[in-house]
Amino acid sequence: MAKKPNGQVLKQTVSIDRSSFEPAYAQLVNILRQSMAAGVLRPGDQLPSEAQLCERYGVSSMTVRRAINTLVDQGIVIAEQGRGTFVKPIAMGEATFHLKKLQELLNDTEHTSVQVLEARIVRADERVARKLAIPVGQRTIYIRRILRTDDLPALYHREYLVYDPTRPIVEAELEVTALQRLFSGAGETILKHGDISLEATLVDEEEALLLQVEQPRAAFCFEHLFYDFDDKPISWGWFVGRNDLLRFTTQVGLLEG
Amino acid sequence: MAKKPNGQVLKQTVSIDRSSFEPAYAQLVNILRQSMAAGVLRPGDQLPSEAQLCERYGVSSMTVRRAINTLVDQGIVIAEQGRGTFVKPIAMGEATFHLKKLQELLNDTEHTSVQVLEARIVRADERVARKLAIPVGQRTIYIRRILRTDDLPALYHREYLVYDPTRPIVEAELEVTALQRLFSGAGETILKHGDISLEATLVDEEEALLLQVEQPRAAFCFEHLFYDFDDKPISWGWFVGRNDLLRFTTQVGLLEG
DNA sequence: AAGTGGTCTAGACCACTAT
DNA sequence: TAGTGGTCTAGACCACTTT
Repeated sequence: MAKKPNGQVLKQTVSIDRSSFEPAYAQLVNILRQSMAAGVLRPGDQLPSEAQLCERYGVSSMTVRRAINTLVDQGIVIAEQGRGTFVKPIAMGEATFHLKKLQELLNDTEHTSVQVLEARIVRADERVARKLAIPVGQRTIYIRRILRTDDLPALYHREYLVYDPTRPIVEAELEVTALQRLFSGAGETILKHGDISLEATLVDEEEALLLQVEQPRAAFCFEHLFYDFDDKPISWGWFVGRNDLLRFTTQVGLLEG
Repeated sequence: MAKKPNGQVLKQTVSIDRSSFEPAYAQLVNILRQSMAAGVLRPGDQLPSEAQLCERYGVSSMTVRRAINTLVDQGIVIAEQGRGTFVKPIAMGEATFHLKKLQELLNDTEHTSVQVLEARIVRADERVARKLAIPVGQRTIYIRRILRTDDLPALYHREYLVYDPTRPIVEAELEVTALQRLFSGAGETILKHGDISLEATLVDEEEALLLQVEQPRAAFCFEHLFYDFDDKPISWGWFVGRNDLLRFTTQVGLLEG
């Protein structure tokens, strides 16, 4: 495509294909994204107004608005009422790291296996009792699991579950698929919400042994606390992951479209 | 509010306030979220159809659709064409960690200060040259910064910038606000996109000294690589953060509304 | 006053799924 | 065939900002 000195000309050569399977609003999103990726629209520049976009691409205002809203949600433009819509500069602070990659690891049953090392009923000590909001000495289910990828131990998981004789979660939680369900959510109707935190820790002796690493060694540690629909904690646990097998990557700004 | 045995009755008692400052679609989002948080709608349940929602709340289909789309974007329901819209079970794999908290730390000028420890022109060694896609021996700007919160060293930053005499980024990058701009994006019009990765590492001797911690010690390490609009790398660097002053937390599932 | 984004309508038509 | 979600229109009205 010829790139004329005037950026407007470039944009006018692109139009919306009404016979495409791609909806009009999605096509408009891509057109605008590509204008930004190509440098036609630079950070700080004002986008054409909604009325201009309506006329130029022959779509209604609602369609334009949906496209603009999508860009706003994606964090690459900012709309200010009464002023206009502007391209945002990239900001490292908007980077997000997704646990989904960990989920994909778990679902790759070809290379990944889960082994339950231990599962028994233990009395809650002070620390467990505080986390699960139960009295000290109350029975809990303690489970230790190890997750291997290609027979290399990658994740070590310990979990305390509130023991409820009326709810037969014991058997379900001992299945090797329980971890997968925790991540993917398939079939879990007991849990309402959860808090998850991520920190960097040193592996202790036990963790070093199980993960087959030498001390001292840094590792990721995810702590999780899940609640039921009465907002009562029912599961507290943490994952320790080898830092060489676990790395989080993300991107900010405009990816190539 | 009286909670009748029939969940439908409960929902009908809530309606949309047309005089409110909150838009109708946002009110509908909250109504549906609260139905799920209260357990009226459980994971796996089907939401009322769009036509039913239109009639029950007296809004048009576009307004209902916007509300449903919002819930889909939030990841708490799933819409399947021809079948219906269903409440999703919570999934740990959908957890996301945001760097925004780090940005807020930087913007809190009351308690946070940035000091440039060193800034000089260095020749690229093999490692730097590979990352920045420049010849070995080419000039780069090397900057070391330390970020303190309440006078405690929290973040140690090292960065290599491609040296370009025609672009006076030198002075700009040496300002104490440069780090803030990197995170918030204010005024940065040179950068198009960036890759960021997060890992857990052990602090080395230099880092331990500057962060005032004892070895061995675990820390977060963010590596960043930013590109300009020609997709050429222009900034490579990494942050090492004290794990006790830096922790990422997030939530999955339904938060209280 | 003019221009901008923000919300909303009352339908229409289409694609898909279930029966 | 009936019911579901998905897209789209051609306006209207409002709130806000700038001139």
